[in-house]
Amino acid sequence: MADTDTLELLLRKLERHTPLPEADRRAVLALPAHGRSVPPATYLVREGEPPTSCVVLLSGFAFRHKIVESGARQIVSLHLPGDALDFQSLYLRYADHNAQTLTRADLAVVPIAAMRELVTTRPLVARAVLMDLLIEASILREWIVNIGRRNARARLAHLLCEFACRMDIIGLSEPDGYALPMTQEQIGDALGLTSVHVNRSIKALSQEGLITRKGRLIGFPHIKELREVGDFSELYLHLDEAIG
Amino acid sequence: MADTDTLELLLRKLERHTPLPEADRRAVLALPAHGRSVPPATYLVREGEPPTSCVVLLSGFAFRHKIVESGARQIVSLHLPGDALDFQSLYLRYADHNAQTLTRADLAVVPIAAMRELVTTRPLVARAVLMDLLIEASILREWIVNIGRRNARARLAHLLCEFACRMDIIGLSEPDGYALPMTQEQIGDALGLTSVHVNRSIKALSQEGLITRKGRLIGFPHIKELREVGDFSELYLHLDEAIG
DNA sequence: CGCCTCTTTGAGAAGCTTCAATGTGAGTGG
DNA sequence: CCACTCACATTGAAGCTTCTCAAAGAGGCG
Repeated sequence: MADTDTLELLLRKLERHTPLPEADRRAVLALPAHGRSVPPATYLVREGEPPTSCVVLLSGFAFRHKIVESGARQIVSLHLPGDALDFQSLYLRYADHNAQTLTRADLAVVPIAAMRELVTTRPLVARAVLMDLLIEASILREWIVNIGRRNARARLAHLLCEFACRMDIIGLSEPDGYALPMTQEQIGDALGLTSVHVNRSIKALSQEGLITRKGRLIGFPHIKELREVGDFSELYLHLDEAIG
Repeated sequence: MADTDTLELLLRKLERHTPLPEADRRAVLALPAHGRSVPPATYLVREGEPPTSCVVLLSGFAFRHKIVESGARQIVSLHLPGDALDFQSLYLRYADHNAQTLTRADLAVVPIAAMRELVTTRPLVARAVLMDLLIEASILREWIVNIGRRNARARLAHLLCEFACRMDIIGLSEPDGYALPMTQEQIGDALGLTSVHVNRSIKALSQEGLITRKGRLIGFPHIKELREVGDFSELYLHLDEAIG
């Protein structure tokens, strides 16, 4: 994996909402990143530790999570290729959560100092980072709503719809669905449910004909109905919001 | 309420983690804000509408929430005096949630354009805003964990501890506790519970001697035990993190 | 004093969890 | 190439937390 073109993906993400001037684009691409390939379940951030670098997911999937006193785990966010995992740690002294890969992944690792410098000297890049954070916060809010006020069936449908949308944005969705890179236990940890109940909820959706399954490949024959079941509206993803 | 000194509180918040140079401080205080006093339950932001201004809470309490299809409400965050409610809307075209006052409140209303200008031209202010957003995101993550993986008793204890900490930071906590500015229904909406079950959980904590109550005044005779019950650690609030 | 909102309590039902066991498929070494 | 293994998925039964519905008590404000 070449070190330079790895950052193309980061640039694409930052420019999702407004293009950057040429000088800023060059500055982003000139970040001193190095590539790294890691296996599934690799820790990228550990709760309580000082952050050392900004990680950008080039391929593969990742998630953030926290462990409660009882030992239970709650997944608090999912990350797709192109996501920058650690704007979080740009200005905070200690990580407040863990981050781990879900699958094998290729990473671009940028030293924090370089990222700070970039953000400090280039207001438009700072703005793009800020927008990214605002959208991430919006997704966190929707997850609170999902877990707090929807039943298992709706939660699951909502998660599937969100993932479909996000895969679509980055061009990773197949015409008929996608491969969800999570075990049922991980899905449960993301939804505040047990894996057993996730299994039953999947079965229910499947029997209703709302989803189809071949291994981890999930199809959506009636996406409209599924969105209704999940009370899903993609407004919170702020997909097409170029700013004035 | 004088228009100029209203912004002192915002400045104090921005400077919580690192002091700003004199020029930046003056720029913040020179924001074209106007004061406004509103009654409880006043809407400050409505989901789906374009944001019009940045609101800073000078006194009183507020919350953000979303309504699901069934009509249930989920509160996704609480806000105390000094909180800026609308960095969220700085760069997003549509609000993805509602914001409403909990109590009577005094607000400083800053036009979005002025706030954008400030953030664009002053990197250190931008950094302070970014830090504020990072901490808010951290709180959102902890709420997901709280709702997803703790039982009613622990959730309630956690909320009470968080509120205690945050009141403390801004100097609003009495030696023996505080007045929680929420009805039991609102507490339920914040915790993903029903008001009935909140009532029973409060009663339980009270009978165990972990909290005392006089109306809405809540006391904490055994704060250490309460923190254990709520699995509470204030790390996620990033209280004392000056940055290098 | 009376009204209105908020709190409190009870009883039954529902949803989700827990525990435990069995089924399944992909990868591995003999 | 097959048996073995290991992680993951699936199923059943029982129990517990939380919800729902409903009604009665309490407190503050005009």
